[in-house]
Amino acid sequence: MTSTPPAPISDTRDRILDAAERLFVEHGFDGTSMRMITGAASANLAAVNYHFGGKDALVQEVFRRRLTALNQRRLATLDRLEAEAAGAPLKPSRIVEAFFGTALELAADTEHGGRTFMRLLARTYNEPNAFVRQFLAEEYAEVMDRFLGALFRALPEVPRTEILWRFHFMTGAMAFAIAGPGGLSELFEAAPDDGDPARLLPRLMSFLLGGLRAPLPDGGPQA
Amino acid sequence: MTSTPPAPISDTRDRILDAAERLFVEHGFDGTSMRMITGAASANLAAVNYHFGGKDALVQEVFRRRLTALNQRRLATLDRLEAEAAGAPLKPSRIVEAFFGTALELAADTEHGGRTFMRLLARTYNEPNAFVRQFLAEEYAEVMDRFLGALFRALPEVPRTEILWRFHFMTGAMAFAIAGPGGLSELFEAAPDDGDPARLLPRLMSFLLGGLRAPLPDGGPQA
DNA sequence: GTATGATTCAAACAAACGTTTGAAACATGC
DNA sequence: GCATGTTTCAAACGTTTGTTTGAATCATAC
Repeated sequence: MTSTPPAPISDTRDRILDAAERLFVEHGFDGTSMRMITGAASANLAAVNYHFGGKDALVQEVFRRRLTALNQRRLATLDRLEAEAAGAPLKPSRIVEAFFGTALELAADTEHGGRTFMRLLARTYNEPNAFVRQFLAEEYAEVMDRFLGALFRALPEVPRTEILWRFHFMTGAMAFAIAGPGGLSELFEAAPDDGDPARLLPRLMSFLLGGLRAPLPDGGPQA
Repeated sequence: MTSTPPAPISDTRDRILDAAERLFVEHGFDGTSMRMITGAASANLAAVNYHFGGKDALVQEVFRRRLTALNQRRLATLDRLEAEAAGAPLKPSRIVEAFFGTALELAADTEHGGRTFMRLLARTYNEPNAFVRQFLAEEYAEVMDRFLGALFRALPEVPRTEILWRFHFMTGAMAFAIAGPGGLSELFEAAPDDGDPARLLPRLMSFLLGGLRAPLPDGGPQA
């Protein structure tokens, strides 16, 4: 690990991934052609098929290279919290922060494309494309289990169904906030510090926790 | 309701709209071809161009025919609330209910395609497609002005920027909840009453209000 | 019945799509 | 020098895309 670049064998691969990431945010998967990607990456049209095997595989790799790291960071944070708690149940706010805060940190990184990727990821949550959803589901499975389990233990008096729903709501709020400027936020008159993802974290966090702690709805027509 | 068909002048138009609506939810705009649409609608391929002028115009019409009605219902509800209040500021919960409750009502209608449409609309909030966003922005402009203005008056002590953000968050939570099953919710182990939009309303509403009422975040690095 | 306008239809259009091909260019080890 | 394996390249592949065309069919009114 002393000298990093013994093997910049071919950066074509990375140029393609970066270009694809950016174009996918702008035009969607189906709206982005291989010619657009290879053109923006200054690569030959056949390069995508050579390096990745095809368009679908490229899409997966665009997610995999960043999503795996993000989810590992989330799990590591949760591990640390649980170790510190030494068996005691965690504070819900800590769990929420570990999950959503980590994502927002990545979204705040404008230097290395983290922001671009998180916008793509947020939009993809609602992507109809079947194989993308399948891939995301697998990629998220372990993280979901861990964090939901932690929330269940942290809020033993709250029905699990309600926790599931509220986690769902929280995810939506975050996704929408991150997809943010460029999304439907054009509807809202631009806030003064609109594009600043740093200020987003405390704002989103207090909203999420407020929602999570809200009184449970009436059972309605009790089943 | 004795005899339904006094004027089926041409139902091809409506069959196309219904088919397009359903297919757009399933495959997205770019992922849905005219041949898929006309095929599902049992219409000729040229019918879309004849009745609407083109694919883009069809997309707009799919939204227009239902979105206009939805937003008028929202405005009417707000009008009624403000008339009843007779000048006094409205309760924030009422405003939120008027906006999001109306949407959820439509999403609960599985008979006339309201649910399908709301899933489409929710997904489209994050649609990259430029002209669709432009169209939505225009369609929402008045409603946004009215509801945000009402919230500003209802919460005069809260900075408008915060209200804007929280409205943003609320919209995301709702959109995600409605796009719901079939979205990334595959990640969550299915809740017992997952697909039931009727129970969604109280759940979402208490979450939204909890988030709206949450204590404001610290000013952070005060600007 | 016949004329008029609206709607449907099969067929074709050029353009763009993802993918494949086989040769050229490159690097690396001997 | 040659040999080997990797990467790039221009060109073409067969499909599918949205749209257009001109004739056929339908409905309605006179």
